[in-house]
Amino acid sequence: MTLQGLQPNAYVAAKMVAMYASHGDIDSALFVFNRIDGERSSLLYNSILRGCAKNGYTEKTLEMYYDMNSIGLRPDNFTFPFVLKCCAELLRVGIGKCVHGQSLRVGLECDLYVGTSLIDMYVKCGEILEASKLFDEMPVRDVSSWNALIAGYMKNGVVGVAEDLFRRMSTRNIVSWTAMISGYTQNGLGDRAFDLFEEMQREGSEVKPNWVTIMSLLPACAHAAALEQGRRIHSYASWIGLDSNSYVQTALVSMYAKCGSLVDARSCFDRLCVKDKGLVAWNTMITAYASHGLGMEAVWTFEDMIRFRVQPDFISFTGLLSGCSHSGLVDIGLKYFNCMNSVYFVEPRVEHYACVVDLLGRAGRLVEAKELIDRMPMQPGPSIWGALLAACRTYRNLEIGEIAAKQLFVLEPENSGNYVLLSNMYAEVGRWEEVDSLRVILKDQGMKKSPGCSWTEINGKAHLFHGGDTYHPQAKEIYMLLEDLPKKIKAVGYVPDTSFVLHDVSEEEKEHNLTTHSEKLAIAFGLLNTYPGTVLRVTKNLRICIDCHTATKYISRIYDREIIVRDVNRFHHFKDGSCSCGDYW
DNA sequence: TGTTAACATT
Repeated sequence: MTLQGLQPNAYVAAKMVAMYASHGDIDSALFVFNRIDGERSSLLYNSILRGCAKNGYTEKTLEMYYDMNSIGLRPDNFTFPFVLKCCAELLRVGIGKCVHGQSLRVGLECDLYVGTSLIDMYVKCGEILEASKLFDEMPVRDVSSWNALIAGYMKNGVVGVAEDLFRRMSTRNIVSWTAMISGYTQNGLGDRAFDLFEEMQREGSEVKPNWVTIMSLLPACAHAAALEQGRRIHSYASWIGLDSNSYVQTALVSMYAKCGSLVDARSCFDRLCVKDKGLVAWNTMITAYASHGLGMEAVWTFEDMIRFRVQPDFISFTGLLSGCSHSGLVDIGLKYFNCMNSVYFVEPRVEHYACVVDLLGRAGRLVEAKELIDRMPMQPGPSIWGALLAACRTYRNLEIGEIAAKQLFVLEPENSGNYVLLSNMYAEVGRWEEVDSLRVILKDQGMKKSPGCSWTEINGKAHLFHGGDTYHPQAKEIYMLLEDLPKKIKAVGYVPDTSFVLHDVSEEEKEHNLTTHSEKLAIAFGLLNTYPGTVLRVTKNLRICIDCHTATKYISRIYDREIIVRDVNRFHHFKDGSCSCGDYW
């Protein structure tokens, strides 16, 4: 239907605006709205506000709200929730407070919907105290009001108060449970999220988990690298009929990739039908390959995405370029970087420069990397200098390394890792005075290396290890295995690399330090507790150290095991004495 | 003649 020349009467116009707005066709709704002659009712404004607010036209919503006020129309109980939602989305608490004032003037502050929307607005703008005060003063509350406040406390990290509210509420619906579960996940309390999920199912009431509930649990699986747990959630999701939910399937791709199973990630990706394979799904798959060091697969996936006519964004390029850098695909990475703007219309951001610095740095092209930094159109941040410093450490280039380190000391003085790196570099060339002065800085500022820890999941239960700890019930067996290990792997060519140990101790002691690194403890535990041939999956909170990397290659050979280690940056697949990263990470 | 709460990709 063409709208040209149409001069609708008020009633027809209102119908049309409502129809277009409810279908998300805001441009047509606005077109009709703007052509209306004569008076516009609150109803009409409410329809258009609803459409704008629901479809992401947040600024427009506020604009229409001003319009409405300027022509003397009174906003009503339907108006405020739409407007407040937009204030929350834009984090414009100042405007939100004006709207709040307006609602007081028209005597609607006691309205249930307005009150709940106000709570939500304050919560999302970080003013939890204001939200809590409103909640206490509300004459009528419903389950949504409680839910808004609970989510608010969770978002602000006040888990205890959220729990208290949750236990005190008389009726809980699925949103209440999901708010708690996702709150736990967001606050790094994955275990409690799973416990609550189970409790919810035990209650066996009419509360049924939905796709949002599943989406709140999957990041907890991914974070803990809990593959078994993730599979359980996946089959549960299938059971409740979510196989065709593209959001859930995409989140599953990400979860499987982060839990180390690319095969499962890919099969979830392949199950998505063409129309559901949106930007997010493609980005997730590209990033998955990149983090596993499969640079060529990342490139192919990117090319598939282009063939399917999906427009890439800056995340696609972050994935693509980091994939190239993790695999040493220097020329391919540079090719994409150089044409991302001209061919794909994506402006390079600082994270893309960081990838390319990393790309050049890992290939030992340090001078080029430094030149690129000098030519950057934006301020180089810690990610840029950090990539350069790490490359200088690998290629033992003290001259450029000092430049990078000095920048980092200014940009992130609290990050002890930078001092340690530079100190290691000085130590290597015997410049002990500099080593000492850096050590003094570290001590004076009370900085500690964040303690390394690794964990592995056996039969659905996670086992956590810190370097050198003996708390695990099987510690004795683990240490017995590790005691023998150096001999065994030295026989097939292993040479301990102690150059990353900062402490001023004897070589023998350094070697012992190495044998009790957390990742080795976790691997030993895995070897002891799984059948021969089982794939071991270990997650580490820091980067895997070079000696553990070397040792794990030998372990994979002599024990004939595939070992997948997720470190803070990427995945390493060890098999038959070599690693998927090609020693390039 | 319609309104509120929980949500994934770097």
